[in-house]
Amino acid sequence: MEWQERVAANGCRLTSSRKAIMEVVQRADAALSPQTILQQAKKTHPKLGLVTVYRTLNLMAELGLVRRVHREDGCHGYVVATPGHHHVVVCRDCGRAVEFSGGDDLDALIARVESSTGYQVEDHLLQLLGICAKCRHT
Amino acid sequence: MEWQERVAANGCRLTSSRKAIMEVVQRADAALSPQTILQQAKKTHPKLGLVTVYRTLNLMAELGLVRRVHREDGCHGYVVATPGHHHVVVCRDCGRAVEFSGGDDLDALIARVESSTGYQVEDHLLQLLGICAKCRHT
DNA sequence: ATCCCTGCAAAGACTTTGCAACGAT
DNA sequence: ATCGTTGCAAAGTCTTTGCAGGGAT
Repeated sequence: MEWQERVAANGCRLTSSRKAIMEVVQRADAALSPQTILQQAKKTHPKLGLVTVYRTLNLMAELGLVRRVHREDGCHGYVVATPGHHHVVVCRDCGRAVEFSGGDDLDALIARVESSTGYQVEDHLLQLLGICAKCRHT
Repeated sequence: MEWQERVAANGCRLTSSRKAIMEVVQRADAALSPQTILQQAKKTHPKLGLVTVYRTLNLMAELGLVRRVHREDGCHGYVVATPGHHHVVVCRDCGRAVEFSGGDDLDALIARVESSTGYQVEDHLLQLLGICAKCRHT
């Protein structure tokens, strides 16, 4: 109920396509591919095209409402962004994703790398892959 | 002088194409794209094709001799793999890459995520982006 | 001589762009 | 009515596959 304000605040319009896409992304707890999002969103908005899914996801990613994650199969996955949490652990079985924060451990690691390599670290790409609790008990 | 043994040990052949490609990857301290590797390797092996570059890099990645890294421009970069070091920090200016080990910090972070999310973490994708010492002083 | 490897061309997967019609404001 | 947005088709990247000839062992 708040992403709509962010979109409007940027001079962008609230269209039914965008609503359908965001509903799917928000309902899912997994990192969905554009293709999957299209299929699900078509149920409520049959005329939707893949192109609009890409354009909407790019827009939402720019606004920080959605996070792009890397998937093993080469395409990207998208999950809603929780403020303050910037990394995800993705289940390789069912695709379910949970966000977590880097915390002190990551800060310490980055500080160590900076002093040992001489690099000034500006950004990081951290993503964990594993099996979620549900899939492990099957 | 040792990757050749690993290749041979796997029943693969030591061809001049592969030598040319590995020479380029080893000489470079940056994460090169397949296209760049092709251009450089063509200097010593003009008949080389992009397809062979991809096939060789995939082979070397499977053998653990080369590491695939993510680049901001969407394509993959390749660097020689240093045993025991599984992550890289890449300079967004010149592409120079340095490997580092996750160490205790990463272990601690993973343990924390496992206990807070219930996931069993099997693999991780960690890559830092920054500016290297040389580029910073320009 | 065997069998892997190479190179070309073609195909495939993911993503972006051009353009006219459409729809939110 | 304006101007962002959509959908289709086409194009653009990056990467893989098919196949016949070539090369390493």
